[in-house]
Amino acid sequence: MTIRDVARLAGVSLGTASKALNGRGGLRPATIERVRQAALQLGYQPNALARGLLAGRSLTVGLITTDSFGRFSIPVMQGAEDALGQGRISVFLCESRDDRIRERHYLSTLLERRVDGIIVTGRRQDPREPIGQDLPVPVVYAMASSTDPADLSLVPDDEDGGALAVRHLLSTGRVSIGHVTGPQRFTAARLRARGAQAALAAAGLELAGGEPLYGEWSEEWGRQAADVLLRSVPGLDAVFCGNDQLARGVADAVREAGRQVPGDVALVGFDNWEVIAASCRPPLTTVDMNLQELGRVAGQRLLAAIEGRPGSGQQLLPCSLVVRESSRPRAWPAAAGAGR
Amino acid sequence: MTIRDVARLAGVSLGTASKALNGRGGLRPATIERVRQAALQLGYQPNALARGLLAGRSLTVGLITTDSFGRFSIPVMQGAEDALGQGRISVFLCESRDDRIRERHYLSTLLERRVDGIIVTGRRQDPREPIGQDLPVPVVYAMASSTDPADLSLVPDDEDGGALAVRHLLSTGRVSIGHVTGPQRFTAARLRARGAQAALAAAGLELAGGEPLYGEWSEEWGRQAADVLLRSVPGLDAVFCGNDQLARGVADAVREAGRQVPGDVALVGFDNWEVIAASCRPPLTTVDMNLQELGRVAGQRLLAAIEGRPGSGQQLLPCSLVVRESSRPRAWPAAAGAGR
DNA sequence: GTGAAAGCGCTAACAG
DNA sequence: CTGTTAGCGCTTTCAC
Repeated sequence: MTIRDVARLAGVSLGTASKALNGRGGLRPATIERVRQAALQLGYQPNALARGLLAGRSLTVGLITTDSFGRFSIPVMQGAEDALGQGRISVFLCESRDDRIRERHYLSTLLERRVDGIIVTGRRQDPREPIGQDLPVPVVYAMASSTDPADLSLVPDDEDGGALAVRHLLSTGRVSIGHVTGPQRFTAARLRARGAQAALAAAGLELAGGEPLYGEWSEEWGRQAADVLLRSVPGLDAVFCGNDQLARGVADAVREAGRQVPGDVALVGFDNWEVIAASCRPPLTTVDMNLQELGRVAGQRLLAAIEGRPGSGQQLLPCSLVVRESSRPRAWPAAAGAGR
Repeated sequence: MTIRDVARLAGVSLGTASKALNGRGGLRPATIERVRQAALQLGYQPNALARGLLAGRSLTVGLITTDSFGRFSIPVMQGAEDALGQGRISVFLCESRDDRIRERHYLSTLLERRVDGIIVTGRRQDPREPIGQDLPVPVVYAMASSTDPADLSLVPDDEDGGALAVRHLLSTGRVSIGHVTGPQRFTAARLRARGAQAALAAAGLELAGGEPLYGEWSEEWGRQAADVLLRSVPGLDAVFCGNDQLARGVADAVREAGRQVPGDVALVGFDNWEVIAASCRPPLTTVDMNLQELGRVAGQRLLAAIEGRPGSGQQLLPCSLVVRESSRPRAWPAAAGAGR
């Protein structure tokens, strides 16, 4: 099933068939229609390999990810597809399992397949070694960043996300706000904390307890840290958490300590991981990194680079706040059916 | 950068270079080495498009999924890659967002790209319309199944999974076992329930409460259903849940009702969704669908089909049990540090 | 307006 | 042993 068969059936030459199907060259409408019909009748599908070979473009990109759960890379990929799919570009997904050998293998496979570009994505945004040197195709790092400043890296603006969370809590009248987060070695943890502290400072306040409580990204640590805060900060009326799991842990511990969320203590998480945030009691207000939008931008930037307009440096993309029950202002009437 | 350049640098003809790099035809070792060196020096990478065009095989497969979270499709893809990657096959990932239009679009794009085969995967295993008729390449449904019995569908053996869970509970001495699960319209929910009931019947028992409690796949329903069970079944000593979120809900409700898990009530979930099961209090015993293995089998079956040995019908793959705290036999000493 | 021919990069068949 | 040639399916000049 090639264009030759279509041409034969339509009674035209191979070249004419090509022109008819691609709308090039001035053909008689009748001819075009005849070829179209023939193609339809045969169920003709152009061979993208042959096309790519000739064009030197495969209309294909590679997505290399180290995020084995897909928690971050899937939304990024969806966004990228939105941007790329318009141009009918397909995506090779390569999950490197945090293994440099495997990653290199994927890279060379992608290059052999003549992808037009590569998006590198991950689970954390801490700068990582560039995926390769002097590659023949452009690379964009999304929800990951390269140590090479000549590379283009797109990451969420964690610092602003932290500020967003705290400003929201302040706006609902909270004044004694603690911060529970993950390991300090994570850039994201430090940035979120810094943003939170900056927002507090702007209001003439400090973090309840003085310092962020760095620990693990787990519910367990959320519970422990909540106990610490409740014990050491008598007037505690809010906690901003470095991710949603922590926030769930905090919510449970607060409730089990006999205090109300959000009545006594308001809560804001980070990530907007639906399955966690929505089933938290009460449903969790949280910062959304807009990963899909980030992916979309990555796709656009990659397209631009492919077309000869490369970018570079680290670019921050805005986070946004998703407000749910856990940060309802105290003044509000209790909503029916919230919690148990 | 083509094989022509390599040949020129090595001072041989194009054909010779090809043979040297592919180890075909009896060439003098010295020649082979010379060509190898030249290729290395130039950083030559064969053009997979040209190869595929000639060979009629692209060494590429498509993975069409309706699982937007990647919860099920990512493990399946990892497994498939294991099976396919050995043959250096790459995977186009297409996320159809449950949209038939989009799916059809992806299908035709994949066919244009001359993929050698397609894996269809999803979020649920209820039979779905075949992805297309008389496709030129083999298709395998994995964690999804086709209504056409001529198609090959691979799904977890949910019924056996349910039985596994209940037999485990029975083996730890539980005798009054309730079942909380998702909507009855889900095949998976019905099968898991049936397996559980069969295992109970084999022991001369019945489900506590008589019937499975069908509802939603949410923690909220888990909590509600637990309350119902606790109230209506005085001697309740175990609950098998249709997924891990339900089990978490049940765990919370049981604890909040003043009973111990697993001391008073043992719990088994389904899915082994780490983020849920591991942060449950206590950590959750659960049925694992071995999705990665399922993906591996899908990859193997697809390879077989590509090589002319197609399969058909629905094949069930075994589930396994991951034992954690929530089903610890009552006789055991309490483990230190478990729960709060 | 349409057809014929060249060539994208590669492999395989056939000469030498 | 190595070189030459044809052709995978397609688009794109350039003739007619």
